[in-house]
This record gives sequence, C-alpha cells and structure tokens, in this order.
Amino acid sequence: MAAASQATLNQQPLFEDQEVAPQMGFFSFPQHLNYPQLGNCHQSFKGFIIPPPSLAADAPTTTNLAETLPLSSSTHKQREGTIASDLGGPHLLSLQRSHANLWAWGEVNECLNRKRSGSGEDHLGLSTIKMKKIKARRKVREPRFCFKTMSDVDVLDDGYKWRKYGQKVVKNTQHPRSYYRCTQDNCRVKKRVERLAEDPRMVITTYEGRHAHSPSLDLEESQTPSQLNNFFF
DNA sequence: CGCCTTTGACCTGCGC
DNA sequence: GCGCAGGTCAAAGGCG
Repeated sequence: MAAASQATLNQQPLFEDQEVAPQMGFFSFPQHLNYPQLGNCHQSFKGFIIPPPSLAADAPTTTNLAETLPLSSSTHKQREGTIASDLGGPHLLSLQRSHANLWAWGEVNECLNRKRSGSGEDHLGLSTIKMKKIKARRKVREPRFCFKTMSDVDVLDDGYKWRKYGQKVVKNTQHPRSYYRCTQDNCRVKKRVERLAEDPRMVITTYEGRHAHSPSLDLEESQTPSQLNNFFF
C-alpha cells in the first residue's frame, strides 16, 4: 500500500499544517469497519476526513476534495495524485459531507474536542446547543462512515451480503435512496446507497455500524482465527 | 420454497 | 402542536 495511505484515523495524520491536521486525515478504508474487500485491495477506498457539515451552516450537501480541504494547492495536488495513482481507475474518491454523515462527523469531532478546552462555542463555531442535539441523536445511532465512488452500479461489492429493506425518494434529488441491512444473523449493520444529485455517476455509500463477523466471501473461502480477531478496535 | 425486491404505510425526530 | 422529511416495517409478488 502506498505510503501516503498509512495514516488511519487512529494514527498520526500526514499533514504539515498542525492547525488543521487534528481534524483531518488521509486514510485507507477504516480497518475497524471490517471491509477487507474494500480496504485491502489495490483500489482501496481512501478519502479525506472533512470537518463536520454541522460546523458550517451554509455548507453544501456534498463537496469534493478541492472545494473542501483547506490545504495548500501543492499539498492537495500531491495527495490527489496519490489517490489517482493508487486507484489506477475512476473508482475512488472522497468522503462525503452530508447530513447522512452527521453522526459520524459528530463522533470524530467529539474525540477531537476532548483534546481542546471547551467554551461556549468550539473552534469552528458549533454551538453548544447543536452539539447537544447531535449527541442526543447519536445515542440511537451507530457510528457511520460515508464515502462516494464513481460507479455504474449502485451497490459496491464489499464482501458482505445485503438485503434491501427500503427505498425512499429524498427531497431535491432525482434518484431514490436505497436502504440495505446485512443478512447475517445478529448483525445490525446497515448501508444506504444513493446517487449524487449533482453528478449521477457518483454513488454515495453510507455504512452504519460495524460487522461482528467476516465477509461472506471469507466464510466460504479461507479464514483464519487471527482475521476474526481484527474486527474490533 | 426460500430469499429477495418493491412499495405504500407507518413511525420518529426536528424545525417552525 | 403541526407538518415535513427521513427511516423502517411488512405484505405482496418475483425469481431461481
């Protein structure tokens, strides 16, 4: 795997700018989410951690890397190039910064805020009230991870078996959002798939929760006990 | 027959 | 309290 992708959420971010580094990181598809099918292959799904959408009231529903990251152009281009070369194709892309991803962002931000001395508002202007609301909702939400890919097919082959349990037309979008649930017994992981309104070629996938089992492909093929031990933080 | 998708109804949270 | 929008349920039907 490329050196630039070595940093994960739990590791030292690869940023020169220490002011923004704690909030963002260049990472491989998070291992703790247990998607080896996505995270370990060459076209591993990588992206950028982007500040929570709730921190910017006028933030667009979705963003792209160039618009979002407060990095120097040279830094950005360098990383962008890394992504392109790693992918070797039109696959990978960026995390999405949407309402659907809000709880996940809240979780990331909460961790970051523990390191900071709190005041009425945090460094990015998030009000205490808003934070409380986010935390209140998070009580009933599993951690989420969201990313977008350019793909003709809606459902990515992540190694797990999913059963569709709902579809909903989302306001101001032409394409319906599909809801999937892991078919494994006792596994409550969910997945949402929708196409980007601005660019229907882009598929936005949101995972909610963590699998407590291995991908179905692994079950059928080779699986070692050590692999089974890697599912949790 | 079992598993899956479809789809309308229902539930829930949130903003006003 | 009301209405809206997102999320979920569950019955019905399709498919292998």
